[in-house]
Amino acid sequence: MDEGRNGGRPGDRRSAVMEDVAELAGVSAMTVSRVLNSPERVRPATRSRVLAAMRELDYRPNLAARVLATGRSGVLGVVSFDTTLYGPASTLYGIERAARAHDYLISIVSLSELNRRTIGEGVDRLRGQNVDGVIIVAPHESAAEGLRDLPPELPLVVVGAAEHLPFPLASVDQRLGAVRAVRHLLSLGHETVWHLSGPASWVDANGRAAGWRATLEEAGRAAPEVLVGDWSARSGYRLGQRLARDPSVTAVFAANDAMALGLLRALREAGRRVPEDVSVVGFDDVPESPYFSPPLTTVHQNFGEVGTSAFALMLDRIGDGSDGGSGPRRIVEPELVVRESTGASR
Amino acid sequence: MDEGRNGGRPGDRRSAVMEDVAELAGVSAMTVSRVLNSPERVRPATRSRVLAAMRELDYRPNLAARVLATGRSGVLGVVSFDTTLYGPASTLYGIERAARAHDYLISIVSLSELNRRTIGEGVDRLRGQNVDGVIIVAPHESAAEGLRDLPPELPLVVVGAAEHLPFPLASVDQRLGAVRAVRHLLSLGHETVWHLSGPASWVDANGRAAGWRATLEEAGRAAPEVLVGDWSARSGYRLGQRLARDPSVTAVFAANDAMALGLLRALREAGRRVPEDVSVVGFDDVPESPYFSPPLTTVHQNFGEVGTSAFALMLDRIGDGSDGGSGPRRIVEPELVVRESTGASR
DNA sequence: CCCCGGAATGTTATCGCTAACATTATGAGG
DNA sequence: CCTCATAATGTTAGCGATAACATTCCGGGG
Repeated sequence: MDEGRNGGRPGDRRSAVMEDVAELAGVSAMTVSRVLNSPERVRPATRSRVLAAMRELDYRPNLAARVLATGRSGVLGVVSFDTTLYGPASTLYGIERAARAHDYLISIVSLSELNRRTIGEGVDRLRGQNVDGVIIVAPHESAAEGLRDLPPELPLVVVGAAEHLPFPLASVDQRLGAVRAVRHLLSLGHETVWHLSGPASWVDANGRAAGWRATLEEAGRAAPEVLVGDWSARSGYRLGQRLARDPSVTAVFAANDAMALGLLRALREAGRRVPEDVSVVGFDDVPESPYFSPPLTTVHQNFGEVGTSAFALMLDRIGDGSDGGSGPRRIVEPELVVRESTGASR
Repeated sequence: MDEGRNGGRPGDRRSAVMEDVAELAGVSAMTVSRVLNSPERVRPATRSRVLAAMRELDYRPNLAARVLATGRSGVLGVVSFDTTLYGPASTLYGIERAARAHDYLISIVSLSELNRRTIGEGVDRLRGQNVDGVIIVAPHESAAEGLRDLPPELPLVVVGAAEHLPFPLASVDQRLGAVRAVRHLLSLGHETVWHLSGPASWVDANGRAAGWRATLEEAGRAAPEVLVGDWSARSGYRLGQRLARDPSVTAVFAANDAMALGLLRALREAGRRVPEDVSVVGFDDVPESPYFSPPLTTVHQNFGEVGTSAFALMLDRIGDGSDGGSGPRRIVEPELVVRESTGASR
């Protein structure tokens, strides 16, 4: 049955175009086009002749031509910060899956630096490729500037950033995650909780820090000085060495799992046991966190769902042609996952 | 100076096209086209008038039209397996950066399952978008089948798979990495080395297992039964529990860092110290591995370089229009990174 | 048996760009 | 100052699809 991917007469180099199919089926090109775009408008008998011809010639519509004629490409652009990181990579994956289910393709631009210029350039490159819309995975505070001067007619969805700007937004409620983490630690009897934060330039870092601070204040506890890291295990380790020297530290909320890992390492080296001497909570719930030593209590973020939500927002935005109004939001709730790195205060 | 992204008269909805630029600059559309494609063929004075007009109108060429006219899109397709994993994500990142440097864009399809059908579909979707070539990041053995019946005229580059097929190939020498890992363990005085492998359906898993086995044989040691995991820390933990019960086990080579992490956890729980009782080597050198407990000796893979190489191969392939011959190869050497999880045998 | 209205199909123009060929400008040499 | 090769620019004709309008087909009512 399968004639291989190059059906038709053996000699034909150029791949088949609509006209070829039309000729073989004995109809006009327009009818072929209709079979593709509104099949119900062509008589079943004709339709099947056309379909057969398509199969025979292994016809595939030329997208460039369709784009030129219709103005829409079926491609969505994604501008993302460092797709090597667990969060962005997972979000991207979620977007890709959702997109595929709706027959969209994803073109990506990964940025290793986020600012007004790089975001603008990334979007420009994608616009040049006629993407139908752009999803920006831009967890930096500075991303907001880059978003302001983007052309307003371009459908845009933002993931995890620029909460105060009027764009459709999908993200995880960072603040809530932090609140849950800190409440958990307080409920175990800890007097206060230290915080190992991410860089202040990151939206997520600030959300988590804000949740941490608010929860402590609400409970009437003093908030210790924040230690600022850069998300890496290395920075968690460095800062952890400082914490390990201070015997008053009994509970630490690290802004992500990698820093928590570094922290665990530093505590261990200093002879401080977890959770007996110090309790540690992370954030992200990377797949490895149950196997840290000890298994890490952390806040689970469903990145896949964020990706799906972002795509759904984009679909709305493209579909109804509205400008997205004042920015619909889809906020995903994070969950605390309790493992063995947290325990009662001495 | 900056008039914002919507220069020109305020009322003009539709974005500027070549004709508009031509008119403003007082030349023909063709000259504008030439300024874009072969600037040296237009007189400097004219050129700068045209460039000024472009800037003034915020002109950006319509790619679809260019594709339709030239047949090349400046977009490269990447079909990749689960881009959430560290390896594929890093490779993708490397490809993207190399591509951007050469003004190519990347369209991706991530597969959660690799077989003849899914690969074929992924490639078809990309072909439908007129990609100039496809890079397949397909670390499965089964990927080979999927590659066989791809259209021969489509420029194709394979990353880390199908070594026996005649496609341009970029990858890391898995076997060599394993050899270095095992030699290191043997040199520490261990009688033999156990192996925690990845699934047999993965090319990398087999390469590493083969290197492990060959090195043992070369040294005249008996190769213990292989324990097969699935790359996850979870599986490393499960299998590690079995190894931990066997007191004859003093050295283990895990096929990746995640499994090594699970293994470390299992050993610790069983009261076996690392490296005093058991030495462990991983593979990948994920950024967190220096902060495992203890810091992991592992094999570093330069995924970024693999991505760059893959792109370079693609450029050759597209550039000279050849069929890639019998498949040029770019093999990256992995490096052993010695940390604290390995020590002398008792 | 003719006419008519809607369904099915065909024609034409166009999307924005570039290849290929046609034309005009330029300036060195006679 | 004219000639002519060469550089600089312009014109025409698609690339492959779809939108919009034009035509043909068909069966039922008069």
